[in-house]
Amino acid sequence: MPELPEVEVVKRSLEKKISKLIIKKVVINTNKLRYSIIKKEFNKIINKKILNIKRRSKYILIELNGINSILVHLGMTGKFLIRKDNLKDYKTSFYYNLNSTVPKHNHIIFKLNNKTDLIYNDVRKFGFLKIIKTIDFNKNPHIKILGPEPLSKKFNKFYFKQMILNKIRKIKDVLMDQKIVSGLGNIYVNEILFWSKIKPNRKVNSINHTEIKKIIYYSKSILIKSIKDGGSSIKDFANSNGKSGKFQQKFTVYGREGKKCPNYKCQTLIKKINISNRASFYCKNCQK
DNA sequence: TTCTTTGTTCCGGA
DNA sequence: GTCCGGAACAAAGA
Repeated sequence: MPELPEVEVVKRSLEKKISKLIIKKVVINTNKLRYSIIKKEFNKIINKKILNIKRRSKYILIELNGINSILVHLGMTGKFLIRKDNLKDYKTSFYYNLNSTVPKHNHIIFKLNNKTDLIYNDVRKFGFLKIIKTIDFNKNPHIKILGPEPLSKKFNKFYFKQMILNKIRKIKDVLMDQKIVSGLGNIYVNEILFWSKIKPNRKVNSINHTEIKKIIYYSKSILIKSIKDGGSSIKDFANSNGKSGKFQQKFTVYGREGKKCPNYKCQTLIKKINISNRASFYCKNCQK
């Protein structure tokens, strides 16, 4: 599922693939994404040129000329595909690929002026696309509540210490709180806490200065590494199979319940617990 | 049929 | 008033 590194990779891919192109037509196959798709809104962006692509947290802004832009959140399973538009007609809600399987869930199709389609595909339909006024981006209700980007200088040990001062919440909840730091999801928080050697259910008032430094350090380094690894999947994106990058194979604890701790000196099995209705994975020997 | 998945919101209790 | 955490919600596949 797309977390910050994947969203950044998608953003960079879109930048390369669709900048300067013009949206000639929008085909709406379903209006039931996370928020209703309003046809009238999408008619406003016809014949508009794609100027550039921005990312804030896990949100993508496709900036157009004129007053409107497209705000996108990929949810759990949202992805963009790019296809030559000569495969099938648009009366069907899907394309047939070369293997004659039937890819489903191509919900919104932007027909571009270079004979390609930009397709928004989303199995779970938890993502959304919204037409917003470009000038209102920072005032948008989704955007204005976001804390600093984890990769920005604002997210540092002084800031984090301040944010957890006099708090008794669990460290995992705090790192997933988008108002405190924006863009860390369940997978990466599990990874960050493994490398920082901190149990996910530790209360933040027990986190010491050294541990804060580790959290900041690993937050940044893991994200940077993942973006780099994900970058190698840009080719996949261009080929439109929509697969995630190979960084997903490198998780140390996430989804590895019952398997051995990645620390080769440790034989402990990875434990799974629930914190705030989210799966948390950790090594009870390595993480204190 | 039930469970899982994520981000967000709502609400009760402390 | 504020904070915390549990529950609910969206959809679909296993």
